[in-house]
Amino acid sequence: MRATIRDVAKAAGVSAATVSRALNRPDLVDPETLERVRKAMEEMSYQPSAIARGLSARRSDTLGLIVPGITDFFFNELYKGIDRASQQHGMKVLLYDSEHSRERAFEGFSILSGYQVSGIIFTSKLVTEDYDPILQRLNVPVVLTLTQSVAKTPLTAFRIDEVRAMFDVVAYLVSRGHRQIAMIAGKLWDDRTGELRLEGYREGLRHFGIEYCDARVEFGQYRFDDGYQAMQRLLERIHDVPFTAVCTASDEMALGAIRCLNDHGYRVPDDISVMGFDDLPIARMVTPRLTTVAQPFLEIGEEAVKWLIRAASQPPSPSEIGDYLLPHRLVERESVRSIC
Amino acid sequence: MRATIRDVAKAAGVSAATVSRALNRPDLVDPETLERVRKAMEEMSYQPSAIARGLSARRSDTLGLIVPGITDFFFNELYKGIDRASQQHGMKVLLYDSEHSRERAFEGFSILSGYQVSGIIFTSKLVTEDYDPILQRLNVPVVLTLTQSVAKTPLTAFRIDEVRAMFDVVAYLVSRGHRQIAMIAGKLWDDRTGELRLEGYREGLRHFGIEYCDARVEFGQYRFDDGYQAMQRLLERIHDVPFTAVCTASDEMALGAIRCLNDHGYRVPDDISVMGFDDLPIARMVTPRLTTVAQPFLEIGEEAVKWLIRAASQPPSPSEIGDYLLPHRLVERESVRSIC
DNA sequence: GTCAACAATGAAAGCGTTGACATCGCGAGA
DNA sequence: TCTCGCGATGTCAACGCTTTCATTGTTGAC
Repeated sequence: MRATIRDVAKAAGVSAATVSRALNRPDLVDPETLERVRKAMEEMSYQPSAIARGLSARRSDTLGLIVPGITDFFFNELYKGIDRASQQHGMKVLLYDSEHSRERAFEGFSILSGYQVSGIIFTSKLVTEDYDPILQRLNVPVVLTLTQSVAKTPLTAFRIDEVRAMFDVVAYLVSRGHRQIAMIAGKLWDDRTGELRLEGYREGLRHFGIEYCDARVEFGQYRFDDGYQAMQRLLERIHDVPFTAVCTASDEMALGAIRCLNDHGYRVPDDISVMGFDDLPIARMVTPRLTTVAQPFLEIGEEAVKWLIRAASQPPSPSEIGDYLLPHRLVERESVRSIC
Repeated sequence: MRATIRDVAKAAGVSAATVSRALNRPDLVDPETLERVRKAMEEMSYQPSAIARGLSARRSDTLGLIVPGITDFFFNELYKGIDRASQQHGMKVLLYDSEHSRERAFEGFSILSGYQVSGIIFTSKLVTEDYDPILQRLNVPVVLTLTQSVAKTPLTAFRIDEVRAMFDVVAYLVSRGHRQIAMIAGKLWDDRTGELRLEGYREGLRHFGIEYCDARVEFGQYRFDDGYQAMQRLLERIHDVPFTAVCTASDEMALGAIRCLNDHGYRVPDDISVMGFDDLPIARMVTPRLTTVAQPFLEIGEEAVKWLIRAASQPPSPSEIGDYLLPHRLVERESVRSIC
């Protein structure tokens, strides 16, 4: 059986409380005693029970992370930021995959709170009013990443300015001589991001005096196959509504689109330019390397954790709750060509 | 404040013990009482504290997962299998990223055991004798995935037959008319996989009467850039030691190799064929689609969890501990060409 | 009619920590 | 010399659950 705090206490000739203090508030214990306790812990290879600590202190040094799907390509990047920041604060991360289901997401909140997490990071799915009841009775801080909330409960979110980002994409494309720009937008029933990016696209067109045309827009659910199929639909009417460039709502869809283009004998970027969105690691590994907009996943993850930790120590004032927009960056690579 | 088991008990007019039983052994409580308790739980939106339960019952319905790096591309696939199986058994997963550091891996074991996990899945890194002390004093079952152990402590592992897999690659290449086959092998200080795959390569050559040649082998640490650089070195001496095909130890390196080939004016597969290893999701997204060997990540994850859960309920007999080899599969796509 | 067996429940003792409070010396100020 | 203050430590009651053991009624066999 594992050594408990009392075993250590006995071995060091002190009380359990002192051992506990040696662990958590070493400044409160006599250096000499501290040394003895430390040695005892060492010898018995004592490992405090995080569970017991969690119960007693009503905190678990654990953060909960709810993601819609582990296999979403952006997950790794976001997680890296979260993990890094958590570690710096001595916290662990409990992962919960909602599998793109709203019910499972709800469940995620209660399960995680059952684990006494100090905070919950919710990712990617739009938070709507039906989350309110759960959110309301939750007694841990929640922060959103890569998404936002339209629920009543005030929630803070870390994300990029989606509209602006897509506007920038259009601006970039225009600067490279493109005027006929198609879009493969994102659409998911519980996702707002797609609409926002589409809005940015429309704003971009408008700004440069290009007429918007429904036939140049197709939708997909962010994955490779969606990109492929959307491009196929676009291609079917390319003679009626021609385009020289396509911007997409995700790198993965961009890959699908490129694949489709290749399959139909088009070269990227020679015949048609393609832009990604996200700047996942793969973006630089494929041929042609993807020109895309980089989301600051790492920073978003880190900021989310920091906010949560701050919120756990002192409840944030209403003014601190809200949307924090982090800067995106357009990464120029090879999938877009200049046409003059 | 959250409702506790006692609150529910009071509301339902029973004792806490009965509520606990209603939760864990419903067969032991009168159907009528059960109903009352259930309603009370519902009304108070009671969520049992996993922490308290863990402390009391000395189990936490949590599995620990130690991975060398979140951003390793195979992680998502493996995790999917683990998560799926865990969920079926009502378990959560606590993730620990050892960041490719042996010390952090050690730490991972004790931290996770501090969380009273019911089992630990250790991934990808070779387990050597220096793990023995930690392993020995750990009181939870451990299972290895995508790696194996050379430590004294008997450990079970789920993986593929690496040697055989690479042998199959060579056999496939030979069947497509290739005789001059280079290899970009994997090398990491705490990894055995690389050697095993190299061995399979050599065995394959031998079997088909092809002379092995050191100059046709380069090493990399499995990532994209490693593949790129290794290929560059191979290319430097291609006139002395020509090759028509390259097999690699990871899809990511294959991608890097292809990129390098492209950058030097070679076409894949027209000029040179490239084989990947792993069959990650990206393998089918790139152009050319990667011919590769598929590791059964999902199954490996699932089997590992099942084994752990079995081990937690009853200690496995020595005969059940050992290496379980799951079948790999060669996936034919477009990166290898037949030469006649 | 008696008693054993059994199903349904309650009482209470932990599980391994923490944290509020009490205690004990000891040196300093009066 | 007495007391106050303070640093160092101990005591003990939680924390929210599970689990053992004891206590009820009931039921059925003799």
